[in-house]
Amino acid sequence: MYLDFDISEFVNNFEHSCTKVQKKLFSKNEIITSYIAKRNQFCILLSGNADLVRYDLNGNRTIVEHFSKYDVFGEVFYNITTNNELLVEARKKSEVLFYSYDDIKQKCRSNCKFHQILSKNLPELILGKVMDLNMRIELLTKRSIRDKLLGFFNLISTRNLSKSFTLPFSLTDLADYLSIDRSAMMRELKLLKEDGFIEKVGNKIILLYK
Amino acid sequence: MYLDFDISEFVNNFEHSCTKVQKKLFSKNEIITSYIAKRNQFCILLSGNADLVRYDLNGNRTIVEHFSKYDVFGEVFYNITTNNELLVEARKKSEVLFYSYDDIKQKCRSNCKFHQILSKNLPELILGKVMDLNMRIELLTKRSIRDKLLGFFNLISTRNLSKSFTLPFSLTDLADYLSIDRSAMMRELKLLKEDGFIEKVGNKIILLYK
DNA sequence: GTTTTTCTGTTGCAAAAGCAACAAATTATT
DNA sequence: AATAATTTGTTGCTTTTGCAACAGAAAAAC
Repeated sequence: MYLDFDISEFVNNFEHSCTKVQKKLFSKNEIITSYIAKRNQFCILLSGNADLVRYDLNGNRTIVEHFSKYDVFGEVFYNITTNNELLVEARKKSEVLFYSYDDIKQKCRSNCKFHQILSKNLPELILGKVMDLNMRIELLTKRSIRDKLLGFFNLISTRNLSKSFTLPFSLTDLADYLSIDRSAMMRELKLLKEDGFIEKVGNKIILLYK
Repeated sequence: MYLDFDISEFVNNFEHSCTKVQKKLFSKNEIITSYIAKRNQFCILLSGNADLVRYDLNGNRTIVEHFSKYDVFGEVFYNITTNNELLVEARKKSEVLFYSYDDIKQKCRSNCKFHQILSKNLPELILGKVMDLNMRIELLTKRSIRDKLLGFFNLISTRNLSKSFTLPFSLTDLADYLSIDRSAMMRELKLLKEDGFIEKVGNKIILLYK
């Protein structure tokens, strides 16, 4: 299933139609927001890339989610019980639209076009997120580093309609995204090459199977 | 944040107001549904318990999600690209409401009360699901069996407002839910006892920290 | 264009997790 | 109530993963 709602068109036409909506620009490595309980912030990434990141007590960094153009994020999606801080960090220069989920629910007191349309298409938008998260869970529940890597490669390959692709982020980040040790991952990548599953030149991968 | 929509009240008052909605009863271990691309089924569990389960090629079983009363599930939430079959299995005698997501979007051609109300509250409902999934990802990204167990115990403990609780499913299922080997998990539970983190009598756990 | 920082690639060793197999306990089934 | 099936609990051994440390390559900053 794909989404009917064309978020790019929506944003271009209506981002200025409500004064409550804020647009901000972030440079690389800037913190876009940190998740705070009960604030109900709802964000759309307009350009660039960003990661939702968690640091645990052992110094491990986990990329909880990776956002590209028109992905939505914010604390509305989180039941923040955890003690760990959740940060959204810009990976490169990024533009972000900020607004409050409560305004969408109430269709904004001024009843502006922006919140009206968003409100109408909210289910589709959130449903898209659910599907992303389910995909992520599918990856994380794989039992070995090899299966996680192959699962991730399949995903990218399907999305790009090609068996050959450049990784959407660095290998260091990939390890943090799959929640595994980087050096163990590098070792497994080498084995995948030796076993003839993939070719790899730097961050470019070619799938050799099926 | 909590959800405004009281799904139990809704179901009790309106489940009969649309002929397109089907209610079915399942006995323990019966397969409630299997996820099939493009069918857009949307289900509510009215009573009992059920698991969304995936079996991989190595014979590993993964409990992708665990459903209790009033949880929603169905293939609407899935972008089914994977070759692995996804099954929803009843854990005990369970009642399930079936309908199509398309009927909710179109508010059902007969414009019945059921689909009207559901349509209105859909964002809240799906948002609840997003939060569940994010919680699940938080667990799965923990790096060790110990952290996964403690994370899970915290969750149950917070939900039940008590440091002492009975596990919501068997230890065998818990391992499949955390995506870890059962015997390795049992070993870690023993160590958690020895290290004074928990007390454990059968499937009852008491948290001893904080 | 040089320096600094980050990222990639590699390895030996240690620790954690998985596998297999089995007995005892518990729960279902007849 | 007896039997069958499943779950719990345990352990020795193997494999996988993580950790630490470092050199070279690449990218970013100055």
